[in-house]
Amino acid sequence: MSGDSILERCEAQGLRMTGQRRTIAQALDQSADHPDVEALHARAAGIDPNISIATVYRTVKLFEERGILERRDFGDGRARWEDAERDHHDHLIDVATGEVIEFVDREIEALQRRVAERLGFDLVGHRLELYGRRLPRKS
Amino acid sequence: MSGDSILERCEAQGLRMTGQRRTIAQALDQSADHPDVEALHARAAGIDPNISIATVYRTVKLFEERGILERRDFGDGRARWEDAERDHHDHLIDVATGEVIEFVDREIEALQRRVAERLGFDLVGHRLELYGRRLPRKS
DNA sequence: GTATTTGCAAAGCTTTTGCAATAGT
DNA sequence: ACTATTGCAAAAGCTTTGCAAATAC
Repeated sequence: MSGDSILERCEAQGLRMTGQRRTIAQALDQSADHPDVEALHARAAGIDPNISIATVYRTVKLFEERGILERRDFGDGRARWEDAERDHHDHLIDVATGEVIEFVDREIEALQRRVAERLGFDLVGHRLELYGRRLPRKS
Repeated sequence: MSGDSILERCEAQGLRMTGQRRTIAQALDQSADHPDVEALHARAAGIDPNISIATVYRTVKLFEERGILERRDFGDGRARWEDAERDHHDHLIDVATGEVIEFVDREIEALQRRVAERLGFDLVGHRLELYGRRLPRKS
């Protein structure tokens, strides 16, 4: 299941596959970043120019409810979307350029779980964003 | 400086202290949580009912620019505000109730810095939120 | 054939802003 | 007195939604 495309996961879930949903799924499958709805609409419109932005909003919401997409929010007032089946990772945002770098750190993940337990909670999710400034490459 | 009230920090910064700003500062000094603008406006209106919500928006923005307040965003589409001079902490959100618990973990903080450095960045800020479900109290 | 989905435009929500009136220093 | 700030209402930016027309199954 993890290697399936978004399109395949839609079909596996028995979603009614309209042309628009196919187009949006395809645009998402071709995306390796974290597009907002406007960017996703632009990419989808590159495949089928007749697609409406309202449909993109409705579709990402549907895909989120079905666990196909995950909503991200980097604090700039609009939601970003990414494939929920991609390996888990956190984000480092370059404050100078807005560039988003993905990373994973098993140690931080484990610590988060321990902190939650210490507070009497079972960890069901987390959000970690680092904001940094690029260091001069030494040498 | 750390022990100063928000009102005192406003004065120390030479801000023009209007009645409204005093009222909002006072409402903030009396708050130990993370109010959104609507809640803050309600608290300020309890002190001076003539205060407008536009002024609250302008004031929290001003206080943020002056380093007096910090903006938080817990993913529900509106900003929350808290005193920037309070000791640094992260947040754990109870997914069942929305309750927000503050915590600090020196080890996680240190690890974040190391992760950023490994990626070639100087860490200038971070956001960590844990989402959890309360465990049954044993016994 | 029927229920779901789409496109459009209107509306919802939080936040910002233009402008004349008000108030701080 | 002079300039910054306020209140109001209008507008902006992202997102949702009512409804008639179109489409998947």
